[in-house]
Amino acid sequence: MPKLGMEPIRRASLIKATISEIGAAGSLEVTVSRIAKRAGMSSALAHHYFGSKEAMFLAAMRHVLSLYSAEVRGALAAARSPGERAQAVIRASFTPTSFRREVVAAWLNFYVLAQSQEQARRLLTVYQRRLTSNLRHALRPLVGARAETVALGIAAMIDGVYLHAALGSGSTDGAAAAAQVEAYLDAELERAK
Amino acid sequence: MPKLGMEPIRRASLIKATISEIGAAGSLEVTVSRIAKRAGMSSALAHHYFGSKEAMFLAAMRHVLSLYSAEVRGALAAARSPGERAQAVIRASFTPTSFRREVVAAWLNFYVLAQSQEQARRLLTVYQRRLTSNLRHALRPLVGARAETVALGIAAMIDGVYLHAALGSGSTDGAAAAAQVEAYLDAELERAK
Amino acid sequence: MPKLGMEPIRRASLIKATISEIGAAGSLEVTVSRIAKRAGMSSALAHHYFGSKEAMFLAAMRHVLSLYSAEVRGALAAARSPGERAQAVIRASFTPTSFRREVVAAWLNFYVLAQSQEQARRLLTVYQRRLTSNLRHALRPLVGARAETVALGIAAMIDGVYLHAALGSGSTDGAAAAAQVEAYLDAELERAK
Amino acid sequence: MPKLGMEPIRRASLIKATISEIGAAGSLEVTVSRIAKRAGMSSALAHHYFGSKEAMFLAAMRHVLSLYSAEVRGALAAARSPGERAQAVIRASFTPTSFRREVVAAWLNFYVLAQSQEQARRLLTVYQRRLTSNLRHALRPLVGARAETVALGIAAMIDGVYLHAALGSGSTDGAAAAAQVEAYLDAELERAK
DNA sequence: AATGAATGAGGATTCATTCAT
DNA sequence: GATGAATGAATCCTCATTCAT
Repeated sequence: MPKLGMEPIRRASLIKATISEIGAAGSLEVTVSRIAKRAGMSSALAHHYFGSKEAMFLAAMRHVLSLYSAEVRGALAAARSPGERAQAVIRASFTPTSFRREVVAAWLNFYVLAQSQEQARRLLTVYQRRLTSNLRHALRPLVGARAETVALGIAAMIDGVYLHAALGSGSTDGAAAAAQVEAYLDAELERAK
Repeated sequence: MPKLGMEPIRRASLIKATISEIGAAGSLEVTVSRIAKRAGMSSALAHHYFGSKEAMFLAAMRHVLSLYSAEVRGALAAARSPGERAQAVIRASFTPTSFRREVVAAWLNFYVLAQSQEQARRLLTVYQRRLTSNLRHALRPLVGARAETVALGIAAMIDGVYLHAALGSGSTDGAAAAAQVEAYLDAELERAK
Repeated sequence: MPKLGMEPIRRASLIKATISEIGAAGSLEVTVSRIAKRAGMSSALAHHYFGSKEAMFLAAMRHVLSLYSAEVRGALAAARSPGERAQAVIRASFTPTSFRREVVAAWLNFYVLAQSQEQARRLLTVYQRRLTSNLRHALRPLVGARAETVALGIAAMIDGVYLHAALGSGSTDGAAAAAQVEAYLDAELERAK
Repeated sequence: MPKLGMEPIRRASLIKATISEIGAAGSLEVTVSRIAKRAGMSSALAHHYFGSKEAMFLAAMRHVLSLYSAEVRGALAAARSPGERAQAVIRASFTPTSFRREVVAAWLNFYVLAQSQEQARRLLTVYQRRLTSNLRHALRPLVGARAETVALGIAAMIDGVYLHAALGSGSTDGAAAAAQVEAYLDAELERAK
């Protein structure tokens, strides 16, 4: 029963299913058929909407990245001081929106995808640049010349915590993860005092 | 021109080729044929020696991990103080042995492999535990109760830097990478003084 | 030129081709590709419909066995006396439906398949039980307590004649084959008189 | 430690191993490597002795067939009357020499081999001819003109019992099997009286 | 819009067989 | 005599993708 305006719904279902499948498989070796089945449609239709498996992966990446960006933007908007801004970026990174087993696994795989897919690499690079930029701006008034180094360090630690979460079999505790990164931030702030 | 005692030679060639091939492809989707060809033999022989592609991947992982372990062990042996020990672990992580484009790419893919391969997960878990343990012991006399948090933070940052290096198109500058992580160590040490 | 509702047609083609191919090769070492080609399709499609070579073999077995069963059922329905019933079972076994070079060869191979395939073994066991049961019921009023032995003997002889037919290079003459088995039946009936 | 005069020992080991492997696998799809390993040598040596897998199969067949022939010859030599001679052939067929699970399974597979291997077919044909001939000669004085039919019937039943034994999961009881076939013989003798 | 039908391309794995030692 | 080394050729099976309906 084909309906009008199904396209956005179908696409969203497919994107969600893509992330779930990648998360479940723990790798990009998921078939279009499985994704389509999870999304409740035929693989032919999935191709109709996205053209290729690659395009589906990219769309899923964009989705994950944009959710994360929105989270960060929201947190930054509520921050009232440089210190809060830095904290906001860190905490937004470990919100259940992104810091969920499934998404973490997908995230890791997107890094892998970026190894061979120029567009994926670009997407990830943009996200990283934005993240570091946000951190740098927040840190400048706090640690001065060390801002660059600290921003890069925090960015690296965030991704490292994701990596470890992907490996860990324990629950992904966002608060603990955030605290872990904030420890670095605190150390630098303390030192700068 | 068959010779005797080829097994260790062939296995070593295959392991090296596996790492190179994964590094070049940026993913685990490399064929046994390609690996074998790069190692100068038929895919049948590769199977003869390893039994399966999976086993080859695992052997390659073990190789990378053991090279890294040796590097760390060596660096620790030369350290004369807790501070030097912590520094040794960090610097050993960014030695050209492990911190080379090819190996970094393989490393990332081993994390992916660990998502679906129990043995790979175990291997990686062991490596992480050892790394954190080394850091904790070195840090305890320096930062006391904060040792656990700082050890985990540094471990995460090390892997995060690897992740970023895997993405980066620039050269993988080990010294800069190590300095990046040492910045966190220094901040904590300063604070603890 | 894809059409709808091809599945039953394709499956039937494949089953037929499987039997032919096994018959022609005289062994189960036939490739899915050859079977598929004979059935006029790609091997991928064959896998699509049956999932595996094993499943195709099993389906072919079921087909042969069910054709045979139908033949026996039909013959039994027309029989008017115990004697005719016993005769019916024997003659139905050598009708061109089953007693054709190709099918005889496949039959033999299904016995081999049953050595390593539990489901195949079950299929064959069921067929044998049914055959013996039919014979026993028909024989009871005729030879009394000897019914069991005679039923088993006739069943064995039927399969033995098949085996010899599989070997023979001569034509498979159903009437002669049936007569051969009926000789035993007659001897027992004569004796029981 | 190569020794002189090893050839016949090696060959015998290989033949025995071939039969065992075929019996264990329930099919001809056994590898030369497995056979060689069971015989305690390398597959290369197996090839050295037999030249090919096919030749090994043939040798195994000849071995089985000649053991059986010897058994029949021995039994016939001890028989004192036509009746005893017919009985001897039947009983010799179900002696543990041939009527063992392993050998029965191999036997069945030799019939399959005969479908595609001219030499195997010839071997089996010769054995059948000899068997029928023995039976015919023994039966002539007992059932006159019916000798041909009865001989063929008994021969078929013998092979049929083997076939059923190959399928059966129960123990292969030689005495019961022989009795089964003798039932037919008895019926014909009774009738001829 | 939606899907069943269909396939080409490819990949892991197995194996009989050969050969140098 | 004996074997480890080595491979070409197969074979099953999977999958992204296309197409007619």
